[in-house]
Amino acid sequence: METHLLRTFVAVASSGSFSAAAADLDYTQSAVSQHIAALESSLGTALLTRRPVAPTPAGERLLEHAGAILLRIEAARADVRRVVGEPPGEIVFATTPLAAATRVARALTQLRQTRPGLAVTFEVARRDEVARGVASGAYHLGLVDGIAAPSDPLRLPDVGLLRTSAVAQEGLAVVVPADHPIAGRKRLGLAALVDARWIDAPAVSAPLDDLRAAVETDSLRAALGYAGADVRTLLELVAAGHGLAVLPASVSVPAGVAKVPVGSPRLVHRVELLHGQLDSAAASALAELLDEG
Amino acid sequence: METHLLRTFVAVASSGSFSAAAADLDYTQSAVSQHIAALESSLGTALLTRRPVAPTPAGERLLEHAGAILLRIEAARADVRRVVGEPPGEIVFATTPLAAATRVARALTQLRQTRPGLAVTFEVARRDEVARGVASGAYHLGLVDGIAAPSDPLRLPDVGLLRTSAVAQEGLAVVVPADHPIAGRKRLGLAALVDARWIDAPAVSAPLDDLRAAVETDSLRAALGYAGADVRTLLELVAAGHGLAVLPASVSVPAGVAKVPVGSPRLVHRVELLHGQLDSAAASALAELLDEG
DNA sequence: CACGCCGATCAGTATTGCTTATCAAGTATT
DNA sequence: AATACTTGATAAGCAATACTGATCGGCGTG
Repeated sequence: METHLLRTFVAVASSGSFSAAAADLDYTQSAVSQHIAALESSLGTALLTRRPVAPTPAGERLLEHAGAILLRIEAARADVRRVVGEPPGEIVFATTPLAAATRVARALTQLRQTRPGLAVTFEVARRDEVARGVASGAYHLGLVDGIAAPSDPLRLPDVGLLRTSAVAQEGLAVVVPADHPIAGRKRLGLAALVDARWIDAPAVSAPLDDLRAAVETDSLRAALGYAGADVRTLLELVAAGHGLAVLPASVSVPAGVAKVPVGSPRLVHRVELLHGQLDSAAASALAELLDEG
Repeated sequence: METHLLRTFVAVASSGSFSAAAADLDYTQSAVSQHIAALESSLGTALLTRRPVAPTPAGERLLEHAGAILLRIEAARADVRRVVGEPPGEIVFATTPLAAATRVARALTQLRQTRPGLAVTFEVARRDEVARGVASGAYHLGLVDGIAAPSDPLRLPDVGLLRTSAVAQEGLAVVVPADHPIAGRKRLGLAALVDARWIDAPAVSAPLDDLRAAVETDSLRAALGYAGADVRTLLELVAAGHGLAVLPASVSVPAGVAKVPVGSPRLVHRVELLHGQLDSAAASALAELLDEG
């Protein structure tokens, strides 16, 4: 299974068309057709149906692996480049929405004082995008947040050989409308809320799936999905009674919303710093500042 | 980076010789030389020193990725085969030493009753070998044991897309010579034993590294390493005063050795069942039996 | 010191991989 | 319903490549 075959396979599968994939990859349609034929004969099975073009069951399985393999190859390239290449003149890093905020701001002002000339840019992206970007060398550093047991690492998409270090950790809180029966409680167990209506906001809060795994029940029902990344919006949805959400305990909530710390299960909201090999003194410096901040 | 280049790169790096790698892979020495040259020019850096042949720093980095990439490709092949191929007439599974024992025996007798004709073989191997074997399709099922926090999965070598399920879980105990000061204690914290002498027996007990991570200290010193897989031998080493070891709480200990349950940190010894796509009814049946047992 | 072993390099050949051209089948248009 | 267009498969030809075999130079070893 040569990598260029895999590459065209994912291109075809994701575009749903041989010709489109050919255009993407700067091949002729004929070449793409031959690539797929080669893959299929090498594996001894059909991977795609034609008209319409869609993965067969075997193709689905391969697809799951193919992306990861290609990503890992990118990561390897990037890793080697880091050992060899010139240290970059600019630092680019990425964070998930909840990981950024004050910590980043503080680190950046410190960095500005110690290294006034340095160019820094940062982007906000989803968790897996941050991990992928750092692995492939697109970002020098990444900051991701998520929910896990106190002494365990976050579960990141399998991306290979990233170094991580915990940067901050705090408890969780359930946010509820101010007039909700549990609004005044000092502390509560998530298990008591399995029958509540939840807002699934994976970009901002904990993905509901993570919570389900932690509570060991299947019964957390999402009443509403929110794909955005803005905490204020989420809190307004909560205030309006669309459902409950879990956030880090330190979020400040507006009037109309109450915050109740989660006592059990023992879970924390953790921010982790991601990097490959650190390539430049500047990147290490920033990493250190983020680590302390 | 084509996969055959990576393949010869790891072959050369692991054999320390271009010619030997060529013989391994059924190439001429010339071809191997050209492969390495191609890789190096594609990455723009030397990957190996010659005479002696050894990885450069960049080569080391690549090597770490290359093995994982090739393994993942094998895993992809195996996964596709499972969707397509004939269900196997024989089941082969692997377990780590501590995962096997009674659970396996019980499941096998049950299986014998329900499916008398079925051929089953199993092997005992190290944790990473089991994981690799299951991923690459060499084994249909795997049983691995290890130490983790109560609700968290074992940390397995990155092998891609294996399904796991917890099969059994129990507390830990420190085994000490019967005349050791703590021998009578009902329960103890590992932190109290950071200065003790330990036996590092990764095949049988928890690898010392895992414990260090859990206790969050660097100070667990190994007085002796034991690479074998036999629990009895390990217990005799303990009895003879060569050091302490951590084992699952249920191990039965001979005279001369005392067993003290570990109270903190909260850790468990867990056995997990590993499989890819289950390919045959027989394999699923065995998986189910192991899962219950 | 000389021999042997190892890796690099060169030239030749066989294979592979890509393109162009053509075809068959399905889809959209009128 | 008939026609034109789009899409993927296939065949033939050509160019790039990947491998082999032979040779050379250098380093370590007896």
